[in-house]
Amino acid sequence: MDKIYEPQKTEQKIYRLWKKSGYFNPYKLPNKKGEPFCIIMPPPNANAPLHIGQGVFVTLQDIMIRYQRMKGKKTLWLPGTDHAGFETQVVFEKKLKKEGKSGLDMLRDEFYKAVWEYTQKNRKVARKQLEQLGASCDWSREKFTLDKDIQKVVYQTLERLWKDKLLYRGKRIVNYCPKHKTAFSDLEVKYKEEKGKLYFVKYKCRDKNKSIIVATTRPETIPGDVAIAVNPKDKRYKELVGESVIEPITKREVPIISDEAVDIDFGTGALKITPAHDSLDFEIGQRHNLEARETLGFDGHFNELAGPLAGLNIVDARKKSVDILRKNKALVKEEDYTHEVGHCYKCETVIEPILMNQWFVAVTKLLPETKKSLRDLAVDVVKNKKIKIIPKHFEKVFFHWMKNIKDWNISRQIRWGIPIPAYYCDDCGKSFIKIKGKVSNCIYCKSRNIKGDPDVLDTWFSSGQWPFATLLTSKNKKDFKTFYPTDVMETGWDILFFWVARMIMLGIYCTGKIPFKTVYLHGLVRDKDRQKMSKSKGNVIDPLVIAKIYGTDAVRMTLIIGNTAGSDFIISEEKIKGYRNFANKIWNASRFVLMNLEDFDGKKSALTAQDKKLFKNLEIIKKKMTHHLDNFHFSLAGELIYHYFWHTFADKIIEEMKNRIRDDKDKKQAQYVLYKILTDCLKMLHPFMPFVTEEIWQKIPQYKGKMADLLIIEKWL
RNA sequence: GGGUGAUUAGCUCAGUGGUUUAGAGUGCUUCGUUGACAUCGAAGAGGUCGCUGGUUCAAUUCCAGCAUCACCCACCA
Repeated sequence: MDKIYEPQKTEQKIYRLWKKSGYFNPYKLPNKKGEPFCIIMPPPNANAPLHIGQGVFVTLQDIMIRYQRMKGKKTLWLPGTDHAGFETQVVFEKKLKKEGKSGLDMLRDEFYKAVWEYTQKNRKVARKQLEQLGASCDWSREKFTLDKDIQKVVYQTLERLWKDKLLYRGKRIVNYCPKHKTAFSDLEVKYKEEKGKLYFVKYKCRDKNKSIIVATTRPETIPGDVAIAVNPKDKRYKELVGESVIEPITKREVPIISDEAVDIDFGTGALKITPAHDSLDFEIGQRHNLEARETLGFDGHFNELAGPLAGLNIVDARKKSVDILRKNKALVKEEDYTHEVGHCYKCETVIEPILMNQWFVAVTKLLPETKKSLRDLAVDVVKNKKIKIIPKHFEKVFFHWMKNIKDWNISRQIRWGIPIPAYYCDDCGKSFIKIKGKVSNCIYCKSRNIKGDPDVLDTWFSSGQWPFATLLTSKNKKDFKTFYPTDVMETGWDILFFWVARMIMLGIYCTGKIPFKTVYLHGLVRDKDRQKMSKSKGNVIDPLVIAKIYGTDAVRMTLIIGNTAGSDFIISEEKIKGYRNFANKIWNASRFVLMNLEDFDGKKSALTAQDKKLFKNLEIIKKKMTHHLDNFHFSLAGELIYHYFWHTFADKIIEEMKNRIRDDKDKKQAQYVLYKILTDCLKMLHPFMPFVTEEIWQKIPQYKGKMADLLIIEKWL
């Protein structure tokens, strides 16, 4: 054995050894009667290499899988990658731009094909990275969210939602990014504080003596006004309700109405109603049967309905509208005003609430048979503990979000993703979902004047079905029955709503069962300035680069110790060095033991009272380790074994045994003690540091079939 | 506006269902090159566990309030 542990020499070799053994496949494990244990890997996006933060999920899940495998369970860790619709399209467009090209110059099919190839390349990279990190997942079951069979499952769900009337196409106010020219769900909007102005605008009544003053931050939407609303309890305006006023930019007459939703205390207590450009206004408009004047086009420019603002973009239109109001003496005053404005989470462009035809999942609508909504289904299972969220306080966050949830917009005006198998009819204006067979007539009016829907699905709609879609489409027909519901869903807290909540809703809806029993939310790795790692910020650390220098085992320990569920943490190169030293310590302590085991027969010999004490203590450590791992305390478990191995086994026990091993009388005893404690330590360390432990395991003399050929399947303690 | 979390050694963080000297890594100080390891060993310095109250025989830990920071959610135009 070398004097210093060199991970570069062993890691690839060891991974190949594992792969060759077939033990990543649950049905190839020696224990045929083991209980199933399954984790579906959160599929990394197939648009970029993994970063160090993703090393956290790989390590945590691998620890759980390796631990359960050693406990004799039939363990399946199912890997996959996500096509990541919008995200990937953005990344790919950026790449094209660098090459001086643009996706707009490409035909739809051509573009799709190019992105397809791009993602396939990235999938290979991700796979290699996962292997390098030691992920003991079953590659024979690897999946991609765009696999034909997965898409089929997604379409079945869509059809089912359609039949249950939980899916509808409707013209609603949606979050629209004028730059990316697509709508988003509520989650993709990021609110940021922005300084603006609150404009007080006077609307004159027919009868020139009377007027009403309205406060608005968006004077450019005045041509879209169809009413002025006041609260029915507001005494100031009692007389005015029912009157009409002249809107001061395009000079149309609009009524003054009353509606409960208006806040008496804000501004002047009078609200201009622009149903096509604000969600509250849209609601009020619906209640009062008002027209929605769509003055803003999807290109982010105003149209002819906006009168003098026609042709302008939002910023220019705002300036011009203020000018016009000033000229007309309709602008009473301006106030500085800070408020939260929605931005596109990708490009920071201000999100426009705009009226569009989109596909929605009615998450709060009750199903006729159960009288429960998708939301109810999800809330119930968390409430009655069928699904446990770790850390617990995220359950509160979950409930809070679920309470405020609204219909989920699942259509995107992008090109990369799963197409929505829908048609809309030009004659009757209705839409319908149809996944099988040719469609040549409208199902409502029989018109032949129908078009396919050009939109694609929100990527979370397909990944929301991942746990059952992957198992249902597995090559092995038994998989779904055996492994569903899965055991643990391990992911970052940042996608609790995006992903976990949707998996719970869709999982129960589609299969009648929960998709997983435990949700473990890990903390996110941040850089020294506590920023989230992202490619655009340029602060990503490549786990492979760092693993090449210090070894994968060291990187894994760094990512686990000090990382508790739900709270973020910072890593440093110093920390990695510390665990590299630990790997070397394991190596050298083992080297010492092995050097002194040459004439050892593996047999237990009579123990001294002191030895018994050592073993008693070891038993306590083992119990604690098992307890920590069973309770998802990975950091504590890692720290415990680290400390025991280094400061008890290496520093104390080995030092004591050095004397006894030189004394022929005591030699056998000492050998036994060292051998036994070392092998138990290797087992306990293996889920955390699989490479160095397996490498050493391969060098330990085998005593009559008592031990497994590979540590990966050695019995846990 | 609503909510959640954090505040513990110079730094990065654990931990405590309430009870002797509160932990780790890293950093720092002193000593040590006897064949497992200098990616090492031995010894050591370093914390009124954010503030103020309450419950208690006993609180860093439970409760309330406050302060600061971070994050999430939200249709006050």
